[in-house]
Amino acid sequence: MTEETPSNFIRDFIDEELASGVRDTVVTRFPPEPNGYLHIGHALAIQVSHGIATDYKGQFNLRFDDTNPAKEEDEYVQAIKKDLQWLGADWGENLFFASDYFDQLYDWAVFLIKEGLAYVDDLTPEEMRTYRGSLTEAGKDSPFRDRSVEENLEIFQQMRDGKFDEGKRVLRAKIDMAHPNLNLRDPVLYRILHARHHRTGDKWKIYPSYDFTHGQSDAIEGITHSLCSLEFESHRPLYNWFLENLPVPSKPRQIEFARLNVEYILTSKRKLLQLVTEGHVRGWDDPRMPTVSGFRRLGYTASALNEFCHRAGIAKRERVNEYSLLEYCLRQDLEGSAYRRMAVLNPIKVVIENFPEGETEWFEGPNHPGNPELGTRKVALTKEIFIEREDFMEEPPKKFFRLGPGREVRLRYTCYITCTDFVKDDAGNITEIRATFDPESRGGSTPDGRKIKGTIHWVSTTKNTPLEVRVYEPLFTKPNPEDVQEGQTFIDNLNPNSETVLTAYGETELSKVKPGDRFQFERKGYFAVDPDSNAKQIVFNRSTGLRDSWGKKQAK
RNA sequence: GGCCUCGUGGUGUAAUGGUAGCACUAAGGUUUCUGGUACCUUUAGUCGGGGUUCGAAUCCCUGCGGGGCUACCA
Repeated sequence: MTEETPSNFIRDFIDEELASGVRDTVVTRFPPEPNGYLHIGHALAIQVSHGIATDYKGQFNLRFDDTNPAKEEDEYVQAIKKDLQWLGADWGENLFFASDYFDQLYDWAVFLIKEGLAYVDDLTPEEMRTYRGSLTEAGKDSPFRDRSVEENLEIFQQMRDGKFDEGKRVLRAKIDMAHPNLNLRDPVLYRILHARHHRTGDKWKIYPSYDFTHGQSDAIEGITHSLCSLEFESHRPLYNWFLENLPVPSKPRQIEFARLNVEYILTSKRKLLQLVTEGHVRGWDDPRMPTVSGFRRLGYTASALNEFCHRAGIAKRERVNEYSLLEYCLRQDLEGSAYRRMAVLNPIKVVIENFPEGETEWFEGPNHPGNPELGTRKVALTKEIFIEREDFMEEPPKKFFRLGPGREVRLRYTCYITCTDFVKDDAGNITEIRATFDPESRGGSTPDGRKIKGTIHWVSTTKNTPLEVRVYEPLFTKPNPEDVQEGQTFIDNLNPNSETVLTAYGETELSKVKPGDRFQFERKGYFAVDPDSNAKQIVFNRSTGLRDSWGKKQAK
């Protein structure tokens, strides 16, 4: 589906470098911090970096940016690897951790100290903030800025040895406290952290900052193009400063592009974590979560997600994609392959008066209307069946092609029935519909060739598979979940109806499914079997509805 | 008040000084044992103002608008 690759500014840049001989290979990387699950924005970043490496016959590395032990866990490492594999981004042998480079990074910090380009600062975080100045005012030098190389070396060694409490001292680069780019106002290189690291354990008492780690890690791995999001644009001068002032083995180039935003979707790891810890969702892989694992559980295919990223493309400006594109990509992918099944989600009983009591007649329906090679399955018709409540109206309007008093419809794959009567309870709710079927119409058509406008799906009340169906709507009520009034947070925009659990009935064939299986429930949408399913209860998630031009017309 | 960066139909994205194209969405139609799919049609765009040029979405100036930057997070 992703046949042609449109040009973009990153590929153009690479083409130029390759053409001019500045480089002759392409090596990219995806550098997640293992502090949460991957979301759809990461899926784009992965596709861009992995796709470029593949197209230029280069190399793609997976590198965990694990420089902050306070937030990182192995659970996340495992989940991230699984998601990358599922998305089809193969890193082969090239799995790395920034923590693999801690020794090298430390040596380079010492190198900078010896060059007079780094110093230990005793300022408190609050003092540092004050000294840094503001967006419009220059900062001023720390009183510790001119420590001797020997003193710096000695204290830095003591920091490493764990002689100080957390937060007492930092190592800073000596650049320019008046620089208009605040990132160059003597950024922090190392801070004291007495946390246990998920890989290096208690070996280190000091940890390098992102800025001091990223570019050098890229250089160590021979990354040629370090692709990242726009927010790092103002870090690029610092990224380059380290590459210029350190004896690094290669000179990677950082290129930024805009992150992927989608209506009704939040992609802040911090906020996603909050949704999980506060119990607003079933977990990181809740079908409503914008995580890769959430989409997977909802029933999205990797190719649908990749196609979405491909169509969203990349740009240098912030943009918000419409949710409908996401749904389109899924339907597009599933339409040709998903087996068709019938399930009634909101049942009402129909009694077929002239159908023999206690008997079952089996009819055959194709698994896919456009592809006979996918075979057929049998569906059971009995005297009593369920149809959707919304497929019957007591007083139907003109263009209503479904069931109503005296009206005739086709039961999918089976026969025609005509409504003869209906029963109401004391409250006025319709509880039962009565109908007769035309024996001549078996197989779905009659000798007289009369046209039937409406075909509805149905399920036997006795020969069926009970289902729990979870119908999902967007997690938030607003296209921009962060659009809140004073004093509110994104939590206030949570959609109270984002999950509706239904007791439904599916055709008998659905008794054999396993988690991950996907089907189209005819006229209702695409559904996937949830991992919560067990021998007693089959659970389906609605991945997306079908396009519904009738429903849309009704809404007007 | 500073620095960086970006403005193309409703949305997303192409056009690299030479016919503003594609997709999604929306509206309408044809086909149909899914009000689905498929197919067809329509609406709709270069942020404003100057300039350079035979010719500007593209280059220059200026205005306006959006985003980012003031963590011992990444």
